[in-house]
Amino acid sequence: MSGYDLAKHFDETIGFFWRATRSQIYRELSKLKERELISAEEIQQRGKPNRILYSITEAGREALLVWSRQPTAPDPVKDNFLVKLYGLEHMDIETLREHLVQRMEGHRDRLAKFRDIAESMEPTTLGELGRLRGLEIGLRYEREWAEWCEETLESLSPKSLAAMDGVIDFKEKASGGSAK
Amino acid sequence: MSGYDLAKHFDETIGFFWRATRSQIYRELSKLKERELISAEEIQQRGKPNRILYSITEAGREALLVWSRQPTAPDPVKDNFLVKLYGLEHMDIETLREHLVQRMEGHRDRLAKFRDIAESMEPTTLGELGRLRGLEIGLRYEREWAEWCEETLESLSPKSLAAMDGVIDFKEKASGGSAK
DNA sequence: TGACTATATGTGCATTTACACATATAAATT
DNA sequence: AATTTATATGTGTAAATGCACATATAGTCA
Repeated sequence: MSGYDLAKHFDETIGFFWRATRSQIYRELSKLKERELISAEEIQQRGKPNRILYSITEAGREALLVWSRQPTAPDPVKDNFLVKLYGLEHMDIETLREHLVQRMEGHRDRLAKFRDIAESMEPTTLGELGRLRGLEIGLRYEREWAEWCEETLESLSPKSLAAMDGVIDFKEKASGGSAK
Repeated sequence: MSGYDLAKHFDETIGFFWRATRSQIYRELSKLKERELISAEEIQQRGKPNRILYSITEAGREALLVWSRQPTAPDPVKDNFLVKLYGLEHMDIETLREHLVQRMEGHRDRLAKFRDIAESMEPTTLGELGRLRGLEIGLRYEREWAEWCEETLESLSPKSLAAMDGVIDFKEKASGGSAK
């Protein structure tokens, strides 16, 4: 593929678990070329810059295999939203509830999308099997987040919070009202 | 807290969803101080460098509240392991199975740990409620990954793979044996 | 007609983050 | 007695990553 094609491919498929911008992809391709893990073929075009088609080399294939034998630590989760929860007493609860609703909807949308794709898959090769397994963890991820958002919204509902000690809801805080 | 304390705190508690090294924390503290979102107090010590105790300022508290009103996009997942699955036909399946077992064990350990902590919590304040909700998503995350590893191991078992078209298992590949 | 989108490459710059190193001492462990 | 761990601060440097910009043309849509 060309760098341009790769960028599109990232957005459409593996974007669920790996992102890359165009600038990054072009730079990576240069580096891989230099290390001779990929080869390049320039294709003449008019009106636009020439396409540069990259292919994996024998050395590249070998490097892939070697890499696959290296253990991979799970990337640490990094989530702003959880940081907000950690300091919940200093946050604007009202707004957080709105964000939770939006997030829940996003997760539900992606969940539905993943379910559709997964159901249409009938793997017959190793590659297809792997991609289905990848989709499956994405599906689980979205499902759990969506459910968690729902539960958390319930926990942060005015009704639930009313039962909690020393809680001053946002509206009272902002208006300077006399809260117990 | 001091930078040193913060680093320990990160490792012990919020490390589940946010990591930071010491060098990073010290640099961030300098920046926050410059923006007057935190204040510093130096405490004399002998034998070791003086401790620098940081406290949040009124401006810092305000900044937190403003930040909590900003929407936060879920950080994109980035996982080497899923990349390996995506290109499963080019990987060393044998090794991948071993890694899956190790990963499954890691997730199960953390799941048990999170369950213990969650069960001992009885939130009575907003802050505690938020931290319990954070733990809850961590718990779901570990549970799903552990289950997924188990399922995936089953999918990649020699028995399952035998039913698949055009699959040459690693041992045959490495020994150059005549596999159809 | 004018603006936007798609095609296709890339550079420049800033931020985030990690790893290694520098410094100094006391206590705990082997 | 020697080594490691804990305490406590930081710098230097590199890699990964994202955003904005530069360049050039053809087609699409309002």
